Parts: sequence; C-alpha cells; structure tokens
Amino acid sequence: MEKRIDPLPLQYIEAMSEALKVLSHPQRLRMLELLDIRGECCAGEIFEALDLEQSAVSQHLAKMRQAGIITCRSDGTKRYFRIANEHSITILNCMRNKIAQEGDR
Amino acid sequence: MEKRIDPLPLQYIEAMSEALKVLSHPQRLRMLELLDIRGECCAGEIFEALDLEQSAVSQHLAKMRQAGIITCRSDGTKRYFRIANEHSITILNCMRNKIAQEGDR
DNA sequence: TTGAAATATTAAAACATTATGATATTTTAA
DNA sequence: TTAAAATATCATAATGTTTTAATATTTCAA
Repeated sequence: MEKRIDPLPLQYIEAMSEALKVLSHPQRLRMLELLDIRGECCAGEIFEALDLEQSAVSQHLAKMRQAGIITCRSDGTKRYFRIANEHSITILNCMRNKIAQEGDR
Repeated sequence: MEKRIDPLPLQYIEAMSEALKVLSHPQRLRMLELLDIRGECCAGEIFEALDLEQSAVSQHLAKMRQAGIITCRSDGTKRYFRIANEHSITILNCMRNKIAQEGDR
C-alpha cells in the first residue's frame, strides 16, 4: 500500500465525515459491537440486550443503514440487521486497539 | 488477531465515540489529511492551504489535540502540529479505502 | 377480518456543536 | 519597551443532533 500524495476531493471528505459521524455515538457503537459479536440481530434483541428505547434503536438503525454501515433483511414482522462490510469492523477494531494501547500506559 | 467476544466497558465506548466525533468533521478531516501529507504544519500553513478561518482552525486543532489525535511543538510564535499516532492514520486510510471501493461500483 | 407483535415514523423539546467576529495572549525583533 | 506576527480564547448566534412520547405501519396468526 503506497502513501497517498493528493488530498481527496471535497465530496469524498464529506462522505467520510458523514460515515464517521454516524459511528461517533455511544449507543450506535454499542449496537455495532453487538452485531459484530452476534453476527445478526433483530431490533428487539438489540434494545433488550442494550437496555435502550425501542424508538431510539429504530432511529439509530435507520441512520446506520442509510450510511451503508449495516444491512437488513425482513422475516415476518421482524427485521434482522448485520454489519454491511469490513470497513465498519476495521474502524471498530482500530478503536479497540487504540483504547487497549491507552490502557497499557 | 482473535475475534473479541466481550463488549467493551461503557467507559471505553464513550472514549471511542468521542474520538470518532472529533474525526467526523470535514474541516478537521482535511486538516488531518494535510498533516498526513506534509508531516508537519504550523497553524498558519493550515488555514492558508485549506482556505479556512484562523479562529476555526485554531479551535479545531485544540479539539484534535485534546482528543490525542495530533501533537504540537512550539517554535517562536509558531506552533507546529503533526499526527500523534498510527490509529488516526489507520482510520483515515480505512475511510479512503471505503470511499475508493464505493467509487468502484 | 381482527388483534397482537414488531418496527418505523413523527414532532417537539432538550441538548450539543459550529461559525463568526472581537479580543487576548505569547513571542520575538527592533 | 514596544510593535508586529502568530496563535488562542471568548461570546453568542446559527445549526444540527438526540431524546422522548405518541402514533402509524406492516405482518402474521387466530
């Protein structure tokens, strides 16, 4: 992997900051972690497991879905969610490492 | 690297989301990119290169410094900034890859 | 077809962040 | 010591986000 020389176009910078903004919320991070651990969850499992409001969870899921961070499939009245791609996990793991490293000092 | 089973303590989740929140701003991302490209910049170089307000740049730099994303050293009346650790760059590169991949489709 | 379960949507208040202009501080050179 | 350059701080108006409670929609089973 080579070092990039040119700055990204502004349009891409905006897209990056949008994605990061979606990740930068404690409840959404917890939801993402849960999806990473369990693989797939329906909305009800999430708000029960994390003790959050149904409405809030639904809104957070919608936001993460719009940002392309998670995907969902329907099964009856339930909707199952999972992490959409490896980038979301990369960031999650990067943060885990960063936190772990800070804990070392 | 093994798959993590347990969720991070809430305190760490908060720290993660704080760090991501700081990164999730277009101007701050552009500043970070510039630092990645140039290695080190003083505040004046930054607001000139990116055509931003002096005051805004100073505030953004302070925020990134508090978050441990960048460091600075003084030289005369100037202050030189650089990226503090590899995690910030990892996230930056992860986002670059994500954006690049989206461009492919 | 109706009721119940699961999820989504909406609207408003509460809260947080950013941009802007003005002013303050720090450092050095004259 | 004073002036100028560089950066930082402050106050606040403008925006944006989150929470909450209430309501709406969708799906299936009885």
